[in-house]
This record gives sequence, structure tokens and C-alpha cells, in this order.
Amino acid sequence: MKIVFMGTPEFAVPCLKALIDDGNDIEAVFTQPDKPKGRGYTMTPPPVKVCAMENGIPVYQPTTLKDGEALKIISGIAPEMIVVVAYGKILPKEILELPEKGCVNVHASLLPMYRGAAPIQWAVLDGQKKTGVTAMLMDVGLDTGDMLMKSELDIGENETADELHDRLSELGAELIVKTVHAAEEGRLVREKQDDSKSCYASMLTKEMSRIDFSKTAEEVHNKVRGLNSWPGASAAVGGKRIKIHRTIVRNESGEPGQVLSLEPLIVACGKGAVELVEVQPEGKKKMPAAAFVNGLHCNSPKDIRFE
RNA sequence: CGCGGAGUGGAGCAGUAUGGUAGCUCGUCGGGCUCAUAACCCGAAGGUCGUAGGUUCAAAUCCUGCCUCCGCAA
Repeated sequence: MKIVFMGTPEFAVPCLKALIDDGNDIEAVFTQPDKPKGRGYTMTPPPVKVCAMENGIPVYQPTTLKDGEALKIISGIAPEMIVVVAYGKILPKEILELPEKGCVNVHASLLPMYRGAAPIQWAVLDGQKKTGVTAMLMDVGLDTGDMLMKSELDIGENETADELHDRLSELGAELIVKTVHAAEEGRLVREKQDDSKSCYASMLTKEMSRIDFSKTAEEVHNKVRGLNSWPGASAAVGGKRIKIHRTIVRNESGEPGQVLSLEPLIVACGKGAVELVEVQPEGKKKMPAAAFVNGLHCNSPKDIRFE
């Protein structure tokens, strides 16, 4: 099928690859402009751009789709379908209506749950046991279009958002290929979203990363998993910030923030406790909690405290 | 030139202002104790102190260049 692909981050790459491998005719890729990133503000191309260029596909990186330029380019190509995966821009109505088979979006949740920017992370933050990917026909609303196909996935008890992200992106790649096939064969069924069951997964911010140990062990654990690896969950020990990458829920209890054991490293929460498995002090690499404890040179759990 | 931290046996750290024998907590290996052990006791191996120069009788330590890793910020 003749397709224009729109996407930006790592999540979208498997979808693009799968569509290419499936033999579709990807005439153009739209992605966000390169941005200064990391230490030293190096200009970094989005992952989708890198993938597109490796495959010799023309890349467009407009700052806006609303000025008519993009519309001109796309109507010149006249794609049968536009596939959008985590592009990061709102498509104007004129573009949505352009392809005969519509604009299909792959979204990393079981819609209508978790519409919006960070569906994977919020599913973990909320302690969901199940999530998935949904292919839908885009309309002018934000992730409100009619659903076409879904794939479900169980979330592991200790699975992080990053790990789930990788699994969902692969699942999404399978789903979009199936959806394209179904569209070619004209057997897609549209299903309306039940708006009353919808919820919104807002963007994550750094402000969320601070751990509140007065919350329950499950809430702390879900925060660590859901915010990993960005922005990450963090706490303070002895006035220094420390990122907490991996935890396990424990049954012990104590005063919130109190260290109950050094080996393994267990910190009490409002209810229950969490064992810290992998941490990262400011300016250091991530390390096993045991290594962190070694470097502290303290003998008693009373010597340290998490805040 | 966005701001800042750091490279020391396999891991995490100390030692660096006042240059002078390579240290600590673990891990690993061997032995002992024990019904047994991730516990305890004894012993051992393992490091050109990121790299290249410079100063010096002498550099992990002082000076200069380079490489690498990380936190913040975006």
C-alpha cells in the first residue's frame, strides 16, 4: 500500500520497519525537527528519521502542519493511508481527510483508556495488570477516533515502563501490519470509543519524580516502575539526590523513609516497605543497592534515612 | 563553548589542601567451624591509580593536553 508515515521517537521505529519489511510503499516520513539534546546540546535527529534515512525514504520535518505546506506535499504524493505513531503533532482536518483509507494511528493503550501523551507510563503508575495497543481511525479529537483493531498484553508485577514500552512497540508493529492488510482487503470494522470509560494520560514531568515514602509500598513501587527510565523516581539520602531504578514490594513496616535493613536495602513506606534493588546516586552510574551500601561505610540502618 | 560531578584490584568507596610502603566494605578462590548456611573464623590471589606529556631524588597526589562515564538543564 502507498503510505505516508508520521512518527518521532523510538516507539514508532518498529512500526515503520515492519511496514517497510511488509513491502509497503512508504513514500515519505514526517517527523519532528532535530533538537539539541543531551550534554553540550548536540543536535539529535529523532529515531524515526534515522530509520527512514537508512531505508532511503524522503524525510520531512516541518515545524507546523497548519501552514498548508505539508498538505501540498502529501496531496502530491496522494497516499492511500497515513500511518501516525507517536508523531507529536496534531494533524489538521484537511490532512486527516486526504487519504482515501484514512489516517490510522497506533496508540499504546487499550482505548478509550489512557488517551494522550504517556499511556504506557500511566498504566504502570496506576498499577494496571493489563494494557495493549490500539489501531484507530483518527479524527480531530485527541485519540478519540473509531477503533479498528487491538492487541492486549499483561503487565509484569515488576515490569518497568521502559520494558513495557519495548514490548508494546513490537506489538504495535504487528498490529499496524495486520491493520493495513485488513484495510487492503476491505474488512476493517469501526468501533466507537465509549467516552464515559475514557481517561487521560498527561505528559510526565520532572516534578513527579520525587518519591513520597508516606505513600503505600505499592504506590512507591509503581512510581519507580512507571517513571523509569524517564524522568525516573528519586529520593534524597544525606542531602544528596539518588535515583531509584528498581524496587520490590516487601511486607516489613516502619516509619516512612526509615531504613529497616542494609542487606538487602529495605526502606519503610506509609504502608509496607520497598526493597531497593538498583539505584543511582547523583553523578554516578546506576549500581546494585548492595554496592551503594558498601560505599556508605555505615554499620547500622540507623545511620541513613531516605527522604 | 549551557552548568556540574567522576575515572584507584571484579563492585562501591577512602587516600589527593601538607608529594615519600596501595587502604576500607564487599565479591572471588582455598582452608576451618557447623546437621547446615547467603552466618562465623583463618588465609590467598588480584591494581602500569583513565590516558599522554611535564615538574621532582620521588607523583594516585602538583601542572598541561586528550579520552571516557554520569547528574542537572533542554
